[in-house]
This record gives sequence, structure tokens and C-alpha cells, in this order.
Amino acid sequence: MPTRAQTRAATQERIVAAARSLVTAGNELTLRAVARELDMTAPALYRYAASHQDLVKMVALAIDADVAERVAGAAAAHPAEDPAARLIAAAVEFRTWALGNRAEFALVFTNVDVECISDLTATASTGMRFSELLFALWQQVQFPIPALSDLDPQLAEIMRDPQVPADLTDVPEDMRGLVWVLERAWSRLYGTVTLETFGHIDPRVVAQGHLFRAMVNDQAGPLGLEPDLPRLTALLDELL
Amino acid sequence: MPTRAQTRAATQERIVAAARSLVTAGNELTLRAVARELDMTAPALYRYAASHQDLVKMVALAIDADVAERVAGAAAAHPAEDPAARLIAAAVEFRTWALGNRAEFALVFTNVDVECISDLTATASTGMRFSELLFALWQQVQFPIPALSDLDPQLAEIMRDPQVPADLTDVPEDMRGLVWVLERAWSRLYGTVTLETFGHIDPRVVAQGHLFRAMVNDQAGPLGLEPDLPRLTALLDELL
DNA sequence: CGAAGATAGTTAACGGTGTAAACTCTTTGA
DNA sequence: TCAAAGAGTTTACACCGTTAACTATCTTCG
Repeated sequence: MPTRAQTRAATQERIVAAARSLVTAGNELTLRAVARELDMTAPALYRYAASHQDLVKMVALAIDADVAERVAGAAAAHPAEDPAARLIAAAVEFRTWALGNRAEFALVFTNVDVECISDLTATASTGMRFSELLFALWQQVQFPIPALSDLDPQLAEIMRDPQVPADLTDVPEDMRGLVWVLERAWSRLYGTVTLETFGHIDPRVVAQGHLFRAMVNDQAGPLGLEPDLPRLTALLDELL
Repeated sequence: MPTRAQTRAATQERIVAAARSLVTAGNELTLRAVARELDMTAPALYRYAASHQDLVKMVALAIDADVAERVAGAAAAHPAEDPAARLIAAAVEFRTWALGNRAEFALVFTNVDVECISDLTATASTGMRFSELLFALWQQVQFPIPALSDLDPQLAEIMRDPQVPADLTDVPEDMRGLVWVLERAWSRLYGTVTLETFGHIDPRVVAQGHLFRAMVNDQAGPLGLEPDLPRLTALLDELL
């Protein structure tokens, strides 16, 4: 027979799963609806989530972990020797998921209430996956990275002790400029996908993926993808 | 004595104002709270908004109009002969406002429920202000714009009949590539500000404005601001 | 002018929500 | 074994969006 801790963990999982299925189905994420789904009463959920906000946060973390896995999976469809293809496949997967799951995307990535930095950094977050992919790309292509001395001193200080991306603590100091490249690339991807998802732009441009393609094109230069661009563009056409 | 239509319009305004003040104050935007604010009962509001969603939309439009005005005001602090300074001042104002009013920003710019394209295009929207500023800049600087024939044919077709930005219908066809430049620039600004606002990045980078500065720097080239960059960077330092 | 109708507002009510309190069982651990 | 801890329940409260029925008040037009 299962121990208490086991059933508790199982229930915890069922709660998050039920909550996720609700928001995926486009329904309201409410304590009572989750309880109904699990044949429980709403107050029982307070044994697992301190508040409604807390439940939302749990769901957000679960979704983020899931999309991180999807992104990693899309990347894994290409060989490790082709980090450029991996990166592009991951980016396309992220975009496709966001456009197809606007409510979930909003919950995780544009939620004012969920404190993300503190929690998402602890777990396997989507942003971290991109950090890893970009790092792998750099290991192969050796695109130029700024020297810390070329950066604003304050900024250089931050790069010496990076907070948000992957665990690059073992990256030697003279190539910590990579973190900056990384954050800038993430900002482009995140920004483009968010704009496309929330539609503050001509919808036809979104539908045909022009904005996304242009963003990738822009990044090709700084990321040393120029020589490979025709092949990667073809890959993009195929995936979009 | 005021006619019926007048009092109605006044009440309408008071409703939106009260609703705005609620979300500005960080409170929940609820029909009953708005009614309370105005010494009314909640059902009375149904004479002015068809539903709660409708009220939210009204507030979103009001906020958008307000930030559009702020942006225009910030631009107007610089002479019309200096469109570059105008553009930068406007961008900084947009960013500052977003960071200082996350809830309102989310309501207007990353709201899944509010259909923005259809409604925001009709009124004076924030995006449109930037279109105008960028157009003014182009008139002075004549930064290069792509020929429609250089663009993807589908994309070129969209540019011939632009939907979202300003009323550029009187722009001759051989410079409609400007619309594309415009949408791309907006995507950079929107994306950067959204990322900074929702904090999926190292908060220290946001606080010091490095990401925003880098974004502006990136845009300087394509927008023909290179020669002016030192001056504009100084302006940026001053405004941030 | 005066009656008919439209309009702004009310009260009452319904079902749904988050959450607290008090209460049962059942499991755990000394 | 027995007391403490834990999972879940019922009950209750205040709040929410929304509808229906009703009352004034203003407008309009014969």
C-alpha cells in the first residue's frame, strides 16, 4: 500500500494535470473546477496550494517545463553536430506552440502575477533550453562574442555573475560576453513571438511567418550562421 | 440643463475613468467595484457596457489612447526638425510607462481576450504614433527602404495594402517597403519592452536599461541614425 | 400640451468564485 | 498504544457577473 507521501505526491500531480487540462481546453482555471475534475471539494485543494494564485503558479511552472521539453524535443530531431538546425527547430517549435496556445503562453510568459525569475530559474525553464542550444552552437561556430572590457562596466559586472540563463559558471571569464549575446538573442525570439501571439501587428504578416523569418535572418549574422543561411532558410520553410 | 445624451456621455466617461483608476491602483477591475466608485449599482453599468469583457475593452482602449498621447507628448518635447530625437523620446516614454504600469500594459498589449487589431486600428493607437514618428524620420533621413520587388511576393502584396499602421495610403507604391521597415521596428520596440516588463530576463539588465539601449543601437543602422548616434546615445542616457 | 415610449437607474435573485473555520476520519511515529 | 499530524469534508461568508422585473425620469411627437 502506498505511503502517505506517495499519495500526496500523486494527488499533487493530478491537481496540476487537471488544472492544465482546464486551461488547455480554454476553460477558466478555478479551484472549484479543478476540485470537480478530481471529485474533491475546493477547500481540500488548500492542502496543496496556499491560494488560487499559488495554483496558477504551479500550473505555469508545469507548462513551462512542458514547453521546455517540447523545445528540447524539436531540437533533438536534428543531430548534435548540427546545432544551428537544432536552434532553429527549437525556435520554430516555441513559436508554433505559442501561436497555438495563446492562453497558456500568456499564463507563463506575460503574467504579471507570477514571479518568474525566482521560480523559473530554479527549474528547467524554456529560456534555459535556448541558452544551452546557443551555447552548443557557439562551441561549433565560434561566432564573435564581445569582450567584457568592450561592454558597459555595469553590464560586464552582471555578465561575470549571470543570474538567468543556463549554468555557465564554468565558462571562463574572457568569454562571458557570450551571456550577453545569449540574452540578446532570447530577447529577439521572445519579443517576436510575443508580438505575433498577441497580434499587435498586421495578422497576415504573422500568418505567413514573415516577421519570424526576418528575425531569424537578422540573428544569422551575429550568430555566425551566414554561410549556412540558404540551408537554414529551407529548413525554416519546411518547419513553418 | 444637460440633455440626456450629454449626461450619458459624461457617465460613460466617469465609468471608464473609475475603471482606469482601479486598475492603476492595482485593484481588481470588477463591475461592482466600478459601480461602488460611482455610487451606482452594478446592473446599471449594463446600460454602458454589454458585459465585463466589454468594460475591459473600453478601459484598454482608453489606456491605449492615453499612452499614445503620452508618447506623442514626449516626442513633441523635441523640435519637428529633429525626428530622431522625437522617436527616441517617444520610445523611452513608452518603455518607462510600461515598466511603471505593468498591469495596464498587460491589459492593453498582451491581453488574449481583447481583440485589438479591429478596435485599436480605428482609434489613435500607440503603434500608429510610432508609425508617424518613423515616417517623419524617413522624410528627413531617407534611410534605405527595400523595394517591393526585393521582398517576398506575398509580403509585398501585404505592403501594397497595409492594414495596421498609419494611413500611408498616399505613400507611392515604390516606397511601400517603408511599411515593412516600420513593422519591423515596432516589433523590436514592442518585443524589448514586453520582455523587460514581464521580466523573463535578468532583472539587473532591465533595471539599467542595457537591453533597451542595445535595441536602439541595433536599429540605428537601418534607420540611418549612425551619424547621429553619439548625440542620440547621450539623449538616451539623459532620458532613461 | 400631453400621452406614449425610450432610457437610466433601482432591487431582488441566481449560480459561481476564493477562502476561512470547524469538524471528521485515517495515517504516522514515539 | 495513543497522541499528533494530515487529508478531506461540510458549512459559511463575502464577493463576483448577469438576468429579470420594476420605477422613475426624460424625449418625442400627435
